Amino acid sequence: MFSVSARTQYAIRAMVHLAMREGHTATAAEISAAEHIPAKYLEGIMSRLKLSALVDSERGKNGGYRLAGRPEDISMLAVIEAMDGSVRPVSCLGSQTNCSATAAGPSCLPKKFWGGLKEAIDAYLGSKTIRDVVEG
Amino acid sequence: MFSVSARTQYAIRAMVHLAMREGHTATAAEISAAEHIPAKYLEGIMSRLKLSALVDSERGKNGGYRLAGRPEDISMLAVIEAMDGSVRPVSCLGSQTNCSATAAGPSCLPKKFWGGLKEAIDAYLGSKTIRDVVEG
DNA sequence: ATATATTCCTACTATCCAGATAGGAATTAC
DNA sequence: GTAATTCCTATCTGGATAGTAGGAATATAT
Ligand code: FES
Ligand code: FES
Repeated sequence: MFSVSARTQYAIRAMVHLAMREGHTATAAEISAAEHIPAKYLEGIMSRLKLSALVDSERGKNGGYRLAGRPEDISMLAVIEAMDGSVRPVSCLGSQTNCSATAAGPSCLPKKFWGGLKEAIDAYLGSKTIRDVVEG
Repeated sequence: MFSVSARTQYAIRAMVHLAMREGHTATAAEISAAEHIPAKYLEGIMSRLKLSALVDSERGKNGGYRLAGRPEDISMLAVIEAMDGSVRPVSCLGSQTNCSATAAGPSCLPKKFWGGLKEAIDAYLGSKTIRDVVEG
């Protein structure tokens, strides 16, 4: 239950790898080899991280990736959201529609419960940074 | 991200329905109609709830289901675990093996981070009961 | 006894999506 | 101009989730 996608785990390992480079670029191929992540799959991951402005990239020879900020300024929530979107236990949270099979309308009982879960998860993930993970 | 299975949502609605019956039995067919849950699918759900001792059942004519305890004594964590097992963001938690693609061995950096997430989720889900959901 | 209502059990199907792969286009350093 | 690299688009595949089908076991009412 609540298992995390391989993509997210890969992304975190990649970010940790970049953090330990302290500003120096690392190529996708290098990260792939060091962290045992399928090379072509990792390319897509790095692309998403770039899109969310969590990493900077340089193309061409001697190119590569580096963190877009200090490790202590990049929250784990940001990394995870870059992969799989925001935390949303049920689809009705953050949108006007109700969960498909629920006829309950605006007074659906479990809705607050799920909202509380989202807040608890966001609070934890938002409080942790890449640096916290690197330091163990 | 972290979306909950339809099965779990169904199970919670079924438990809430039973809670509002205050000890009187309700048949699966009744719950199915009231909560808009596919009848045959709900049977399997009730079976799991029974297996985890969250509901009692009576077979035959005039049979049905009732809560196995007071609503305030049944945690949401128990209901959710009955459906989809325990909260385990990464597969290495609670078992000796490492996550498939991770070569890191015992010193895997993200492991503590995921453990903390599990604790945060368990703490929230464990603190809420069926009664809390019924009362909104 | 028999009919009826119910839980309980096993198996099957369909659909969706995460994970992964393939091939190449654009860009930059030397 | 060549090699190294990011970037883009398309496609395949296995396994999980959601749902269906059919009936066996069990209890009640009449
Ligand atoms: S409508 Fe989303 S939980 Fe009820
Ligand atoms: S081995 Fe499970 S998170 Fe690293």
